Amino acid sequence: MKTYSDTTYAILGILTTDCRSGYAIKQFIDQSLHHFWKISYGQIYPTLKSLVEEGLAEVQISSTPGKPDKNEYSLTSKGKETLKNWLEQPIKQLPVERNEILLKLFFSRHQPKEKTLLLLESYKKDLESRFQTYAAIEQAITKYHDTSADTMYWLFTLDYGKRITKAAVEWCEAAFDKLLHEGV
Amino acid sequence: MKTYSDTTYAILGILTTDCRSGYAIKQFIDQSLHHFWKISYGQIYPTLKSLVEEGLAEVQISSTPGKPDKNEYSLTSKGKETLKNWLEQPIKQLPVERNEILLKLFFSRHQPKEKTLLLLESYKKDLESRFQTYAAIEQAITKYHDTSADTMYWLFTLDYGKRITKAAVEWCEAAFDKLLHEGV
DNA sequence: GTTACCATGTAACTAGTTACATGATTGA
DNA sequence: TCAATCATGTAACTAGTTACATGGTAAC
Repeated sequence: MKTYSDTTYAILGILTTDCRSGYAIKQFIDQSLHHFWKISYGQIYPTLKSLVEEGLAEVQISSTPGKPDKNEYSLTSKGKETLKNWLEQPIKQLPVERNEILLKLFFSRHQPKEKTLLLLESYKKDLESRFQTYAAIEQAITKYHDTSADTMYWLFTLDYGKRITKAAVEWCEAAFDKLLHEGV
Repeated sequence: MKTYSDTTYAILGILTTDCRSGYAIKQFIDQSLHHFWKISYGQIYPTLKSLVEEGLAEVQISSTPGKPDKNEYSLTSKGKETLKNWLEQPIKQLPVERNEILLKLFFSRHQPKEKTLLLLESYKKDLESRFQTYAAIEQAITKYHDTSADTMYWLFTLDYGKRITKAAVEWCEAAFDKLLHEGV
């Protein structure tokens, strides 16, 4: 079976919701996948076009009077098949996430400790504010949505974000202390 | 001050060690930065060329009899300055790491729970083997290197990897349980 | 003579962002 | 009339990988 980029599968997945236009897809991503996936218009529109060429989706122009025309996409059975097939495959390999803070830290012997401490502190602040964002979204979901199956999967992704962020904060603190006390 | 890509700074950083050729840089990355940074030859050689053009490094051809010639690069004072300046800047913004497993999970209501459970299990296995790798490297370092300042920074990056991986494993377990018990 | 390692490099390709261009509708 | 929102799209650019091409040396 032919394989596509993960972004293609993401769009395939979104087309199972009632987001059917490029514009709506972008909104969906910005609202719901924002913490682990981003796509720009510059990629969405060309991808939608290629989905049609590949026979994974069909397009239909919908004109609502008083609103701009839009291209509404919907999955073909081949598209649904492709999505399901991708869902059950284990991931190709654990990604090596490029990490800017680790890269800086790795070479930080070339700068005074105080500067490295400031770097860590600033990073920690960013992480903490990210954690708060996740917690707030989680709150909002559990409050306003019922605990349906759909919601559960959504919450999984937020829980992941929270756990990873928390671990990173703890690492920051540990590294900070070590730097302070080591070799003074 | 002009800015460069993180990969450029990575190479700048490596040139402060005694890795001076493209080949040696690749080896260094594969051995020491491997868990949070990867670069291919296809990027190293062009980057080295541009470092020289930008006045950040100088190149010198070294011929050792009985060995192939190599291009040895060394940082100029401008190069050192650029590296130090980058080191002290806080990171631009927390990266949104694209996460394939979360993407799949987000759309997993479209497949039977058993398949999602298998997916999580396979992911967890990968994470656990990664954790072991980190722990082994950590062991090797603390055993054979003294606890000099250089080593400390290296250990920070490994500690980060271990903490994040551990948190991810725990998330896997929690999600697995939730999936099993929720709405049976 | 063949395998492993040392060493450099490019061309084609994939993925993705940013900036730009266009234009309609709605509401203040 | 002006800003916000809805809506689609492309061109230029950046970053990066993969596959290929080349060739020397060392050890078995």
